[in-house]
Amino acid sequence: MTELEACVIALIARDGPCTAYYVRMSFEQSAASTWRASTGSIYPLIRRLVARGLIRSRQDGDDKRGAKHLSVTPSGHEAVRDWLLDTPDWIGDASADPIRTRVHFLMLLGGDERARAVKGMIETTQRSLAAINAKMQHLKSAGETIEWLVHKGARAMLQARLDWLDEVSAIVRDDGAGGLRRPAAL
Amino acid sequence: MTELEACVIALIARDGPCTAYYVRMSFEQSAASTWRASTGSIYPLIRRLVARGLIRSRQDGDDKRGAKHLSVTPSGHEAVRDWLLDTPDWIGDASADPIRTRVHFLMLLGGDERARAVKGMIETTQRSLAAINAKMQHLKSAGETIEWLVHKGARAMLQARLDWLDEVSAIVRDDGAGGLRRPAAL
DNA sequence: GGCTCCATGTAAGGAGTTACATGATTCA
DNA sequence: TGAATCATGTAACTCCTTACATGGAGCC
Repeated sequence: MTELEACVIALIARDGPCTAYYVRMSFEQSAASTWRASTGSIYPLIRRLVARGLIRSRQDGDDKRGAKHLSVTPSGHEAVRDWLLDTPDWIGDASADPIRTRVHFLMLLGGDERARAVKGMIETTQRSLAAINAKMQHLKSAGETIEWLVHKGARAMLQARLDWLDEVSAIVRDDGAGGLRRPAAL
Repeated sequence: MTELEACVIALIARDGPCTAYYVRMSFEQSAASTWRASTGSIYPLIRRLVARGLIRSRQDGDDKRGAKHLSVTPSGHEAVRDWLLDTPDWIGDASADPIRTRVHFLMLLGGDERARAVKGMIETTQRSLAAINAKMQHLKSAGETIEWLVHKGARAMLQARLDWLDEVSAIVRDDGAGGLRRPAAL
């Protein structure tokens, strides 16, 4: 089971019976999730989950739009439970970070451009931080404790990156005019 | 251009001329990169980059294994420069974190299991942290300043997650025996 | 009547994964 | 001589993305 599949079942279990449209919108609105959950991925995914007996799809007779209400089967509930309780090593690893990736190669730039690049990274991180702060304020006043907590986690990691970027800035500045260094390994 | 493509060109620019095998191994050894860079992805990718004129592939006549040495063309260098200097908003966003994803749904578990799940998350994060610390020690003594710095960034974010998980632990414990709560949105 | 939202889907294409397949070199 | 490492590649499969396509419901 992929992360996205597990996440969809869990969402239906939590907010349950709901439409595929609701699932899609939930992912789109969450600052804490990466998935766009585009129509082209969500509908086939739900079909897969129904085929595997993890969720059920009930057509509402009253709704002429053809809305299908999704709910979780007993096997689905068990799958969610397993997903939450199983903590394989890889989920503990540091997540992929496009900014961290770029820092590997900062030395390919000359001194001025290098400083500009780091400045851009700091600014875009600050913008994300501001956005998440606004969202948290909204979640707090709405009493969405868990969502607020999740966003707090995202914020903590952004803040850690921002602090680290300060150090990056200092270190790559000290390195002088920008010679091309070649470490032995990535 | 995808992140992986840009990253491969940048790696060849930094460490280059080198073989596709070297590129693959570099990704595999780096705790800071997510990509497995499997053979099935790296060789087609390099063919693409050659076709686009971003890298060059020179067969070494002496090597009977057919090793091809890759180097970056002027357009390739420019592409790397653009990639490093352009900082679109999305790179500043909080990265996908499978642990943060799971926290959204902790309330689906009963009190005991919930505590067990959080404990697992904390332990797997601690293991990652220990591994990255060992790696940093090695990088420091090898004088790999930049690699060390990158790993320090990864460590800072892991530490932030660990601190946050303590708070998660306290909050979900206080919530009692495990009623299923239904927030309005993910 | 027209705009926005709710709601479902398909089709083409891109990119990555796993597994398979091959062969040279190096070193114990 | 056998195992590990260097080195390249293909094939089948899975999944996600973008773009397209359709239609009802509610509101001004």
